[in-house]
Amino acid sequence: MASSTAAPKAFIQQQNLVEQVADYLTQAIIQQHFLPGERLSEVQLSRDLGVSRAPVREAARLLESRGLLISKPRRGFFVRALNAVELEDVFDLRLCLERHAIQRLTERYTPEAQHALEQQVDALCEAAASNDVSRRIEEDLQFHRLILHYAGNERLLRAFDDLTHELRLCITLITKTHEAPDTIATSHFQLLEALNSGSPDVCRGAIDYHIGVARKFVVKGVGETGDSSDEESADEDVLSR
Amino acid sequence: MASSTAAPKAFIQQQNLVEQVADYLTQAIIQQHFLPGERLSEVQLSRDLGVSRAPVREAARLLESRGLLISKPRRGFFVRALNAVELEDVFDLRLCLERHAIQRLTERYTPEAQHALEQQVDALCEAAASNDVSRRIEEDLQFHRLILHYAGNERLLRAFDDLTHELRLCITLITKTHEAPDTIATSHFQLLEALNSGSPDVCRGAIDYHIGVARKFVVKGVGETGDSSDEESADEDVLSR
DNA sequence: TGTTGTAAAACTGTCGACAGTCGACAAAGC
DNA sequence: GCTTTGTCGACTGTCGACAGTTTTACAACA
Repeated sequence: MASSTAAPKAFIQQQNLVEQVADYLTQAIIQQHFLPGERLSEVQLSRDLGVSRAPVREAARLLESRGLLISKPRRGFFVRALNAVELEDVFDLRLCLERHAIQRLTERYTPEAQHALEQQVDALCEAAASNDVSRRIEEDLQFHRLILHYAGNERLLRAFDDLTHELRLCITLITKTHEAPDTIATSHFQLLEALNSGSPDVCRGAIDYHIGVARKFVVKGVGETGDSSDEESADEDVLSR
Repeated sequence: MASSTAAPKAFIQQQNLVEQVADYLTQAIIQQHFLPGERLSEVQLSRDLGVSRAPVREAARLLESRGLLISKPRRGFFVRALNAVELEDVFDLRLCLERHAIQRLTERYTPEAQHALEQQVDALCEAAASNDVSRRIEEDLQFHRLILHYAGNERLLRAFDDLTHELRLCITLITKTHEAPDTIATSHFQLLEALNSGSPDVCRGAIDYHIGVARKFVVKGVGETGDSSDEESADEDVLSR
């Protein structure tokens, strides 16, 4: 869907408007058609999408719960702008979840799981070889999602999915920086090997390293692009600095 | 709600129907005025509460994102019914989050945090001595929330808060079972001692034990009351079963 | 008596409209 | 010139209504 910012008119025709609007907004935010901190006008959106304001509002609330939007009473919805601290927090939580997941996975590592993960690494390598950055990101996330999935805790997976939305938000901020395909490959093969070893300690070390690299990569990227929260200060950041 | 984050709360918060409806629904669900699996009629609710359907729908979506309600297209919203497996998952995720939090807390344990936690244990003991079960639960949750809070990761805290909603859902299911006040006290003092020791390993052991006890307690309770998920349908979970 | 088809009822998804509120801008006061 | 106050426009919060769908009630039939 190469909808430019121009006129997405008649974009939406089927039912389930809320979800479609949510998808549209998600894509638009990730692809930076809406910039961080920008305000979304309900009226404008509903006009552009050809729907009424009700589904737009409900979709916006959905995205708010996913951390993509922030609502200010009587002011409307704003695209969330992650600052450096929040970014660190996201990666810290990701580490928390994935550590736990891979720990559980060692206890129930089936051939099926192994096969699925290996296949996913293949898909990831293929995507990395191509130039489709967003596809690479998705395959990468999907690999990690599989780890969470086979960890056998639905709620844990949901927490990861919730986090993933924010992860996309900051990952795509720095799509310019590009990892080498072979780096990506080896990086994930190491995780597979760790799982095959069956050792929880090895797995933990591997995931710590893996996420640590990703974190540095993204944090550095954001530092370069310099989001620098334009918003005035005094948000609800507790006792920071 | 305890202050904790010390937000400069607005003086007048009369408006915002959505939040009020959400609070009402949350309380009603927790107090089992609506039973698990029961369907909520938007029209009926809006009539009862004297508001239109729009804020009711938005509030319901909010609760859906919190895991208290489940929406089925063209069918409406239903009160979530946790089965035994989901309950185990909730406690497993809780363990995951609190382990990580207490680990972080050992690295930044300030006198302020210590003081706050000690005060909260006092409040908890006081609540336990009284007969107000729901207050005891809230003080207990608040103690754990403080651990997450002082762990210094806002996103981690949010994940915990999200989980807490579901936690309340199942905890209040078994309010009949009643822990002895002294048990509660010692159980939490142990956590304080572990934190004072400064040893991550000791803390981890303490939190593992603590949550393990709570888990057994609740799971046993649910087993007794026997929620017995009536629903049994194929969801769209990825390639699981 | 049990089953099936049909029609009414109830409900959700969506829409357009109205009223109160917020921010911007201009005019008035120091 | 800078601050304060009043007005205007735009927007959100909320409402009642309509259309399509699902559920339920009921009657006809085997």
